[in-house]
Amino acid sequence: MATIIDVAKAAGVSKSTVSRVLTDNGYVSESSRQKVLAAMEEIGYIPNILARQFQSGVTKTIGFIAPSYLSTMGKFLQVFMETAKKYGYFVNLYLTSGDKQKELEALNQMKFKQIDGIFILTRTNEWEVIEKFSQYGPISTWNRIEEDWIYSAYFDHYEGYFKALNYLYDEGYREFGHVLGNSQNLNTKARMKALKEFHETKGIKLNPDWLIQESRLYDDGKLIGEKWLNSEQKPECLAFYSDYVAAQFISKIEEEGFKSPDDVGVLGFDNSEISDLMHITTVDYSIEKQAYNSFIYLYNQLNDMAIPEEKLTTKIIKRKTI
Amino acid sequence: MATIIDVAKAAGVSKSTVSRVLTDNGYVSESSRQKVLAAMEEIGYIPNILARQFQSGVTKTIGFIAPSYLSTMGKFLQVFMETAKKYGYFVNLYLTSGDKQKELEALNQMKFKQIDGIFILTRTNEWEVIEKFSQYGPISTWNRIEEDWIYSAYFDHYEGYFKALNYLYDEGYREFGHVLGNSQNLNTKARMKALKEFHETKGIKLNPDWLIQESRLYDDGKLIGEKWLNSEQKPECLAFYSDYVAAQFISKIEEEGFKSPDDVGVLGFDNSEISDLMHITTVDYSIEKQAYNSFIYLYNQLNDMAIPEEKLTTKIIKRKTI
DNA sequence: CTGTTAGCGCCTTCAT
DNA sequence: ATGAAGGCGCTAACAG
Repeated sequence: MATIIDVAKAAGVSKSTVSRVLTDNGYVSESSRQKVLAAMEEIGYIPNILARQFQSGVTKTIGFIAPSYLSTMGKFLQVFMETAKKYGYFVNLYLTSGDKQKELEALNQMKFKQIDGIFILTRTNEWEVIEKFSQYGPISTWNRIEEDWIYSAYFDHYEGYFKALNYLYDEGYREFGHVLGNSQNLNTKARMKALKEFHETKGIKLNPDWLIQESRLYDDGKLIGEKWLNSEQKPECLAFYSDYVAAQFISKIEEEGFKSPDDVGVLGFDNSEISDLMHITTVDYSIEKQAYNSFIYLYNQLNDMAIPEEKLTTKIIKRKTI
Repeated sequence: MATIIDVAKAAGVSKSTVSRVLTDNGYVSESSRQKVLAAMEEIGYIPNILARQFQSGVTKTIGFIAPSYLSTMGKFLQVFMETAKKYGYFVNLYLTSGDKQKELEALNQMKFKQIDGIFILTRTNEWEVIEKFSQYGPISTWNRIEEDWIYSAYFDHYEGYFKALNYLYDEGYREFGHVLGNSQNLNTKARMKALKEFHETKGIKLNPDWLIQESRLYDDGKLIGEKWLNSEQKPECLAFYSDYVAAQFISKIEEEGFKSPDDVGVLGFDNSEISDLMHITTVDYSIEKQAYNSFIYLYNQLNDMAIPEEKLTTKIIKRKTI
């Protein structure tokens, strides 16, 4: 493998000059530059990234932690990776299966300087545990959280959910069921606030039996489907916090011969691929932009930059389950 | 950041001794070892992976190339990554969006020693192009191919497809449609052979109009749905080479009020999550084991090992579309 | 503008 | 069994 020394010899200059043209740093005469460039071309020189990383102490890679490969994640990951590449970063994916230990191992990679920063799609450990790692590099997440040492791609779930419920109201629904995420999650709290105000404003009473706070079980949607099937008082419609859970719900009730929207209206959330495939009416809240922002934040931290973030928006995607 | 020198000082030995206990290589007296271990503990020493990688010229990471997020991929990726971690490897994911240039960039990472080996879920460039990169490290793929410089997680599609078609026959279907993948693909060729023999054996004539060779368009399934909708002579059932394409097909015909299996039987392939969600009858061909094998091959190549691969099996997963 | 030199942290001979 | 020394490829002062 050719090194800068080989290039230097071939070009008849010193290795520092070669390094200078490589990094575009410091003064190099045009003639030297040309000689070096020609020599690199001729020899087929390829810089050793390992040496560079070692020398600079920086890996130019970001860790991306997620519990598993969810369909929701596809779009997010794709944009995140594209943005990263555009700014010269690699992305390391860590699938934790919701295993705290695995998540910790991933976080440890930053301590070991294997990655420069971390993005957490959905955390598994408590924030207090994760916080310890922020001393080793920047962390950002998709969940909105209170802590200020961590960044969150902020989306106003309060406004989004309020809008969504009004849409359901306008479509004629009056008996609502709500399926929310983890109650500790700030997004969940914002949605909770929105739905309470919505029910008050419209003068519709809230059925506590159908105000579901999810844990983060894999097949929550199926469980909710069962609950619905066994329920005496079925709500007219259900608003989910995730397309994926909504899809599982529909899948479950279909097994027993029920259908949406005939038997129950279903509103998803994410506008992920699965919602398209299964014709689920859903809410688009610009996941792409959130992914972009999530990376940009990390990038800004790592490089002392201040690249502006994108403004997020919300949109109802009308399909067949409402 | 503490280095081995700091540890050496604290332990009152030389850095070579520290290195020896670190690598478990060479002779170290038990007393020295204990002193070193204690010193590392006390100082909170963390080995610098970057330095190690640089020194050894090896990154202990494998590139995983895929065109985009596919639901099929979830399970495969998860097992691949778990196996990798078990053997001390990291995995770098590259999503190419079916863009040849992007795939090349990923391949180039191996040239730049950024990764030690590469796995390609589904290639975008021609094999001849990809072949050039095998000089930089081992490559394996999910597609079976003829070239011997590349490994493929082998699954006998001939046998699997034959079995699947017989199942459809036993269920009473007589008019078949076949949706196959890229015709250059050896798996496709194997399936082609199987279906020809099947039709001959059973004395059923093959409708050339419903022998579909796919290119690799994103929404092929929807296109096939349209074709089916506009078709005069609709086949009784359709056997797909992928759950995902089958899902798109069903999604499309449902938009026009048709249903499976009432209007057309649908057999998927992969037993991926989407087939579960949409109740698609499908063929399981142990994707997990293929993922395991794919990594093990790379590992064996990289480390001159001969860890045995897992034997693959096939199974019909009966759900609702047949 | 360019060359010399000194590391970055670790592993690995080579003596002893 | 241990220490000294050299080197992996590159960057970044520091002198000219």
